[in-house]
Amino acid sequence: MPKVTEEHRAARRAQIVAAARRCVIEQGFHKTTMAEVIRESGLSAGAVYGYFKSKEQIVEAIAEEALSTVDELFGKLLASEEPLSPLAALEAALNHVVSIAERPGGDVTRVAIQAWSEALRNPAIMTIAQGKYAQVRGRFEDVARRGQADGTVDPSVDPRHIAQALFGIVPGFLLQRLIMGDVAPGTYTAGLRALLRS
Amino acid sequence: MPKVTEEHRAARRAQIVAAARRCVIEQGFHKTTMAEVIRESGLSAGAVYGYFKSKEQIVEAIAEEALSTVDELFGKLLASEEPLSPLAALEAALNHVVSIAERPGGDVTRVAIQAWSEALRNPAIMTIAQGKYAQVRGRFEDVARRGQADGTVDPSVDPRHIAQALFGIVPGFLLQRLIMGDVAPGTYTAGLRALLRS
Amino acid sequence: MPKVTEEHRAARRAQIVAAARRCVIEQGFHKTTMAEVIRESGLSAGAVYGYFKSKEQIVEAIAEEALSTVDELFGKLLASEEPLSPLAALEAALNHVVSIAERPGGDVTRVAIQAWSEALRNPAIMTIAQGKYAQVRGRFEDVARRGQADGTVDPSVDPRHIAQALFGIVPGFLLQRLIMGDVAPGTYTAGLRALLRS
Amino acid sequence: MPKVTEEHRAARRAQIVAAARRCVIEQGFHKTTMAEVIRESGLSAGAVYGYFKSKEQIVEAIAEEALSTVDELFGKLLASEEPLSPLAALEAALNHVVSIAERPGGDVTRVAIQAWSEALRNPAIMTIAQGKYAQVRGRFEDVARRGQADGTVDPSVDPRHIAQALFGIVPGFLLQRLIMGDVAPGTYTAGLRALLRS
DNA sequence: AATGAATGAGACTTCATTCAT
DNA sequence: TATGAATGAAGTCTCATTCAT
Repeated sequence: MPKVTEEHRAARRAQIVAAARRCVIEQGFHKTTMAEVIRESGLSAGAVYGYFKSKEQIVEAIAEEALSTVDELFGKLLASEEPLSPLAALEAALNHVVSIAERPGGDVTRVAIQAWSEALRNPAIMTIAQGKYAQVRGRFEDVARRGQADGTVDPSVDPRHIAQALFGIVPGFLLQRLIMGDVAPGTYTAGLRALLRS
Repeated sequence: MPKVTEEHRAARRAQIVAAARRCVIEQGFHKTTMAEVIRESGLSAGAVYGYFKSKEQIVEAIAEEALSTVDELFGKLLASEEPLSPLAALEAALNHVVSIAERPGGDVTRVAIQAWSEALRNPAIMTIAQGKYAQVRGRFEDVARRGQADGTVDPSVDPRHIAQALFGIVPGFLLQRLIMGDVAPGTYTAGLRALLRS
Repeated sequence: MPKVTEEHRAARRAQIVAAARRCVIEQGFHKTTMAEVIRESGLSAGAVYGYFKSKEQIVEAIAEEALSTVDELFGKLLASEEPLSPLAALEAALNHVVSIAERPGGDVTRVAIQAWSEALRNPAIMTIAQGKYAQVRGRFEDVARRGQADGTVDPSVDPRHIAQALFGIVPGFLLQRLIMGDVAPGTYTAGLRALLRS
Repeated sequence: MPKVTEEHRAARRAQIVAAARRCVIEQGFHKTTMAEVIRESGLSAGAVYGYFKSKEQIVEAIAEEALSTVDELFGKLLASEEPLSPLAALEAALNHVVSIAERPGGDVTRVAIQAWSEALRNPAIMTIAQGKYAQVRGRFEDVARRGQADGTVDPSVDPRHIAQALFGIVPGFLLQRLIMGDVAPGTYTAGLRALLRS
């Protein structure tokens, strides 16, 4: 008995989150009203509040969803057993950004930016962001360590710092993509590589 | 019409902007209420509205202020006539981020993040961001070109792409500084350099 | 969507309009505050704004209501098939003014005066007034034409001008009733008739 | 010494009233702000408040000015010693309405309408209106009496009622002129006369 | 369980008036 | 006496949330 109900609940939640995501992508967390989410979801106010206790919970769900898109990245990357150079991992990450941005359902990277600023005043989102980003950086650290083992990366540098640098390239790409609209993974990494050729 | 007025007006505006900045750093653009800005500024509601037509104008003023901190960077850098390598310019930029973050009056980098997400739905802020970032990237492009002339940077790569990559490293640093709290300019650029050794 | 809703909505609107009318009769459109209308209506602010988008819409509803009292006049008059002389129609109109002024719910003629002055700067109310008054004058024109056919009215005069004159006697009655407080339909028409006896 | 000052004061008051009248004609008493009156008058806030204690006093001055235009009417009429029939007096009154409406400085009849509705809630304006209108009706009463003496007016009717009727024709003309925009003194009185032919 | 009308605290803004200069 | 920046009470309206049906 609970199985059906359980799926039903999950489907309803997804429906609400999808509606809210569409609103947030266009208007941001704060300009999105519950009335809009309710209308967009096709449910009633009471129903929505049956699945989420408050607007804040919906916001957190959306923020988590957006920040969780990084989870998928290394799932794909580490599936192949080939050796993965740091710059290859980075390029994969940038391609991943473009790929999720172009998914149907709306550009989730716009939500990610919102989550960054929201994290500054919402501890729940801050915690989610820290967890997700610690995890991705951990993956990049693995990649860096492998590169150091291979001899392709300077072994004298703390791999955690290499991971910070690698991970830190992604937000700037994402941001320029949304604000300037003129970046692409291939040329971006090319520009980066040009710097390193000394 | 007295002479006082011009300076006085500027001082009052600064007073209001400073009050609003303090509020926005703590609570974000949307959770900051005019009542708080008014109280924090020490003025009356009417006085504040005498200097800014609406809350939105104050928000824009603060966003512009935060986005304009990039202006100071190359002013300093280009003052010295020494050749400036791209990575040196980048390191200067990261140091600049830390320096403005630690200024009295509050960490303006927290406002910059807000400005990013606000730009997505506020055309005025979008325009400011685009203008400022186009300008900084132009400076980084000059640096890249100089490097190419020096032979320290791969001349076959479009300097605009190099500028994108250079500029794009800064937001990730700023973000990690605020969210993870564990990055520093020196180790960050070290991590980056480590990627290049082959 | 329940059946209740439609009637319920109408009843609520009427409740709000009645509350607002009471306020406007005492204080005028502009001195009436939404807080008073809300309190007087017994509803909450949100409820009131659920039925009317703005104070201006409430004002327009009240103005329309007041200007629409003329609608009832000829409904009654023309029901009877007796020939209706212009002066009889006028006397009926004046009696109608007194009758609506004394209705429970407040003297709507006070609202009508407000509507006149409001029409000068509110195009919506101007349009309503023009429509209503054009209609009443049309009725008076019919009466004038009948009189001309009967031979009781000078046939050489444009019936539209006769209608203007007939209709134009009413505002002055209404105004004197409210400002001077010393007019009555019977003596008023007697005074008028005395002029015409030459 | 006081003479110059006295004239100066009067000139200043006139300047303020003229400015306020322009505003009120366009926007009505309540939508006219003191800031607008101040700007339009070319004086400073402090100066304006040196001549009028409050906005309400300015409103009253303008209302009085508008209601006082009736004073001029019988000044002219009674200057000529010719016998003045009631309908001739009326036609003179309607012409007077048109004449003051077309004066430079703005259509004061628009202010008169405002004064009517304002009188309903402002005792000061009510008193002014009652005084002025009692006076005009007194003049019309004189005319009626003369007519009765001449035998041109039915002597069995109370001349006060004749005066009410005569005076009461003017507001409807003024109103139709402003709202419908299609009346003229000549055709209006023609329409009125047509009613009398039996 | 679902509905959606109702709630009411609180947001932003205006504007008549004052008073230090 | 004149100025006009400053005041702050009060106005209109929104919107997250609840609860009777």
